[in-house]
Amino acid sequence: MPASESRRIMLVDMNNCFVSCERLFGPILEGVATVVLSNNDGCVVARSAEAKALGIQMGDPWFKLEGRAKQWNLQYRSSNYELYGSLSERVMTILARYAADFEVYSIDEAFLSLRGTPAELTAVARDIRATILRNVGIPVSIGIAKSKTLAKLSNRGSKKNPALEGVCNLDDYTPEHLNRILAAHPTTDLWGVAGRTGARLTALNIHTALDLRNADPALIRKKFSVVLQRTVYELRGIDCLPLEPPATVKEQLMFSRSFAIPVTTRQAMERVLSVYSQKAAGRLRKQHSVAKSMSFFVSTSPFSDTPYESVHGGVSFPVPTDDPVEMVRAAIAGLIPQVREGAKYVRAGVMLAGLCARGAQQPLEVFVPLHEHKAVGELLDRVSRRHGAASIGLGLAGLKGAPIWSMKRGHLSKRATTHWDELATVHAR
DNA sequence: TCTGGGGTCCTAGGACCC
DNA sequence: TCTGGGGTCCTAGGACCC
Repeated sequence: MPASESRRIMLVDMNNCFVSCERLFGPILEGVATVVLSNNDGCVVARSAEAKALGIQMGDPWFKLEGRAKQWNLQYRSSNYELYGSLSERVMTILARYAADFEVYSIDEAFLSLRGTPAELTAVARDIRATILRNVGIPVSIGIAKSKTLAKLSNRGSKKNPALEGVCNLDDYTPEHLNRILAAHPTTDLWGVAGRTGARLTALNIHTALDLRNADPALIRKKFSVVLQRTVYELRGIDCLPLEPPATVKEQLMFSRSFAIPVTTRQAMERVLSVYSQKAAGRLRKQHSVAKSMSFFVSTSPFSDTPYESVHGGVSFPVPTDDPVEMVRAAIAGLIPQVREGAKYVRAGVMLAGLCARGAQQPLEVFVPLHEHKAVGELLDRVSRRHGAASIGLGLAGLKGAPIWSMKRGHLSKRATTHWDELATVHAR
């Protein structure tokens, strides 16, 4: 075994993920400036290279761009998470073949841990890239380095420098060259360092990734946290962040949405809370968990001229539960009295916390609330699986037809990989 | 008129216990 | 009215990520 063979972290990232997915089934978008919008068609969450070249930023509100879309020949799509999730799974399945030690980090990124010489690892990366492009049709970029933090930075390089053709291996650079690379990045380009930390670092005369790498780890820990101290070590090539095993179940869970139009009455808000609580409870049952506590909020727009208003509430359940009846009741009782009639609420959310496996601790029968026996949740799940999500719901959520405040998705593509009736059609000439 | 949603980790501080 | 120290657990809030 050559002495230069060692373990490296590889970060594989789907390029402009959501746009690439849209292009796969909408070839008309190929080569055209394209953005994908967040829920509610609110703001930009993915941009093609052409859209980036137009100066469109991540998070730009759509209403500010819409007027220029025609002039720019800018195409846009509502987000279609079912499609993206399905394509992501295909990519991850391929990646899993290359490394036993493998972490799906997000819908469009995965870390792999591999051994080999620099040349071998670069060759593997090229093979991964070609295979995913051929078998799924999505372009990916790959960064290789000694730690996750450096692999992230390396991945950035693979995107910024076209000559690298999508693969950047930091082992290909001399220490002097690596220093120049680190010096060229402000600290906020690093994974785990955002604006607030960046500003505090600047005050300590730490401006670039190189400055941070050379900073005293003990001082960084004292002034910031163990998290940033780890970043310092990671920049030095000391791998501090292990690859995480696949997530079993979530530790907390949220359902929250902005409304297409503001909700201004308590009566309408009751229906919102009822629907949202049932959605959250449904997700909880799907992962076979129960929740110890629940919290909820409604809020007005932080961008409006009128003062921002928000109302929060929460309960702890006497016995951890997944019962939608109990949750709907708790949310309505906890929040509706505080809701101000006439205020323009634009958003609401329900959070479930302290999740644990259902049945992990069987409560004494005497403490189980009465309706727990009725298994209402399971019944709701069964009916909606069979007849569609809108077919059943508790109380005010049971009305057929979407309420006017529900989410806006004006430019949704088809769910071409997961629904028979939305398959792509190929026209022969 | 119109600005996303869903997570994780860490820390500080309070409650409570012996 | 005085009155210890150390530990754990929980929660809220901050910061960050995609």
